[in-house]
Amino acid sequence: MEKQTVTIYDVAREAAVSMATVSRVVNGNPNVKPATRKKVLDVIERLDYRPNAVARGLASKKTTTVGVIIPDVTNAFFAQLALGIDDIASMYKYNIILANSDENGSKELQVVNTLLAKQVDGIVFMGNKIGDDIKQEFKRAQIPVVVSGFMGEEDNLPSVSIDYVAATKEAVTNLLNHGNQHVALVTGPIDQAINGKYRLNGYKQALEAAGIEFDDASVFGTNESYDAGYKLAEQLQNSDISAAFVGDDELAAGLLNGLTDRGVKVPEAFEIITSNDTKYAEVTRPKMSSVTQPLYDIGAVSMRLLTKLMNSEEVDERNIILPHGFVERDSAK
Amino acid sequence: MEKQTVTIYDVAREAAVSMATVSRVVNGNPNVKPATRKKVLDVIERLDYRPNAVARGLASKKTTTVGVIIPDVTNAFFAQLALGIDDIASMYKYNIILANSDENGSKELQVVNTLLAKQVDGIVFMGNKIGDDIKQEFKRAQIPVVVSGFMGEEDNLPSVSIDYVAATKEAVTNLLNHGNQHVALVTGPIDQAINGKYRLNGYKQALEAAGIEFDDASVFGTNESYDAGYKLAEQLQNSDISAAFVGDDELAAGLLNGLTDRGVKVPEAFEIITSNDTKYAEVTRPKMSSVTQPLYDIGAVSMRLLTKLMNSEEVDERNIILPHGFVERDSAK
DNA sequence: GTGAAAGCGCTAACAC
DNA sequence: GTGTTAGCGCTTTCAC
Repeated sequence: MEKQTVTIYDVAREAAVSMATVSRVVNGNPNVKPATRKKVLDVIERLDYRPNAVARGLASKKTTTVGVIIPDVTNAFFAQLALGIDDIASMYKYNIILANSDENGSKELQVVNTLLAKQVDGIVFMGNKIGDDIKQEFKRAQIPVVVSGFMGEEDNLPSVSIDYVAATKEAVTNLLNHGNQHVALVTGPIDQAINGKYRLNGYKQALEAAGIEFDDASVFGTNESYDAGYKLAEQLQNSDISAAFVGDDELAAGLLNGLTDRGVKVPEAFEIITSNDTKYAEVTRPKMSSVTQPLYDIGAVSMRLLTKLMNSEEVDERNIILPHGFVERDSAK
Repeated sequence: MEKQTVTIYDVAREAAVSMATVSRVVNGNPNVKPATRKKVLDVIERLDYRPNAVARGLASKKTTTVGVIIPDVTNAFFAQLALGIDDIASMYKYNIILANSDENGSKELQVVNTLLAKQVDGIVFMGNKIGDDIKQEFKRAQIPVVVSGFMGEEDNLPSVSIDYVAATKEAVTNLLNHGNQHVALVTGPIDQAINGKYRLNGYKQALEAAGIEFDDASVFGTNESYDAGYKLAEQLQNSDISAAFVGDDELAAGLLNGLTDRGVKVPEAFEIITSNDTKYAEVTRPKMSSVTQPLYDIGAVSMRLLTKLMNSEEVDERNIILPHGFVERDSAK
């Protein structure tokens, strides 16, 4: 049994028209007489013809495929972004090549390269510290890239995110207002801009506004996992810190449970505010107060922005900040 | 500034060899004299030539891309599978086109079609009830498909999963042994084979072995969400049911919290065993006892199986069952 | 409104 | 070992 692919040529022959005409009807080009169109459509139906997207991609230099570089699919934060991206992508008839980067520079570079080799029409990038080598590739490839879920850097790739500085400042101020003299900033790796730059900035601004001196020892860069949070509990228990703003929900859940298991009452003896309002914030007991981010929307807007860029449309704002909010629950007073 | 793509032809000219030779060195074909190879490699380096995967795909009829159809990226169960799939895929130099299906038949069909149009070399399918229309497409396309995370059906597509019948039977037996006379089966939609067929079967087998009559009213098919579980709590509280085996961790977390919030003590007054041992099982208080599944491995093995199939290698077992286990935590006695 | 023909960038016989 | 030459299946000028 041979795989007998029906090509555009077969359709043309059967319909007694040229390939060009078939191509026109397949692509919805209006310059076809209705009668001809119908004739072609009938043959397509009869032969069950399906256009080959690869051939089309080669001829047109457009693949209607975009690359999505994600640090970790299993992280609820990124998964939520990915959902928004995917929805809008399919709305605009794009497919997504999903590539896990492990937030690892060399893997990222490799992934970018294979994405470019596959001739994607654009890329949605999740992650900070976009290496120079990667920027180089982006430039060379001349395709649009939008950074999703992270604030744009000075080099100014288009981006969509919330204002992490402001969000952090508000949350920390909140904690400070509850009378906590020592508030920790607990995040993922501090060498990532979102942590070491934006969140740290917001944190410092809050302290300054409250007239409290910044102490390096109150900043904890972790590997952003449940276990890291759980382990951190001991360290915090044995310090004068009585509250923490945490950059990731799993991390916060770990910290919360670690504290609770060690007999530290939350929020009475220790307050926690987390960042992403994913399901984890509702599952823990007490439920966690959290900054809220329109995660799905960030993904969706990122993809929408990318479609405009791919289409060479005007965009008035390349660095989009979506509004954040706050839900008060039971992990803070 | 024009995007000046360097082609294999440019390399050939500069290196004073034929395209064929360039193609050979690019593809690691041994039939090239080392000196020639070096010469070509130098030119490739100098020109910074990058093969165009689309053109290659058209010429070779292989895209080194596989489609992955996933019901919901934001579900920890599927995300974990996806991680295993992606890791093995990149190990074997395949890229992944990730497509969300929402576990919705018509979306699935559409997604399968665009995947096939893109000439993927194979497909990993997550989901039950593979519609006849979809099976039709798979057959027609003549590409390998493996079902991941769900047990193969009689129609017998290759698959990788645990034995859901046995796992369910064990968990329910466990609950029965604790003296519960009325044990509920709480799952996602019952019209999905994994629920209505395998889990239900295991459930019935456990009841039968214990000499307890099956009661339809103890089976709850839900939409498999945290909220669905939370809402179900009321219903269960007002019944004679005192334990539940739950098919999804978020669902179980919802049920657990719903019960707790209504003053029902777990596990004293109500026992819960969940299914996937994702982070949710550890985050809740009490922590949840759970069937354990090697999720990452299921994904990884699925992809590995697919590579063999795509490579027309012999496979001795098309329906692979991976071992499951059980972790005892605090939601069951 | 439609067709002819030249590619798109590469692989894969086949010949030498 | 290396080169020649057809394609792969489609889009896209450019004529008519």
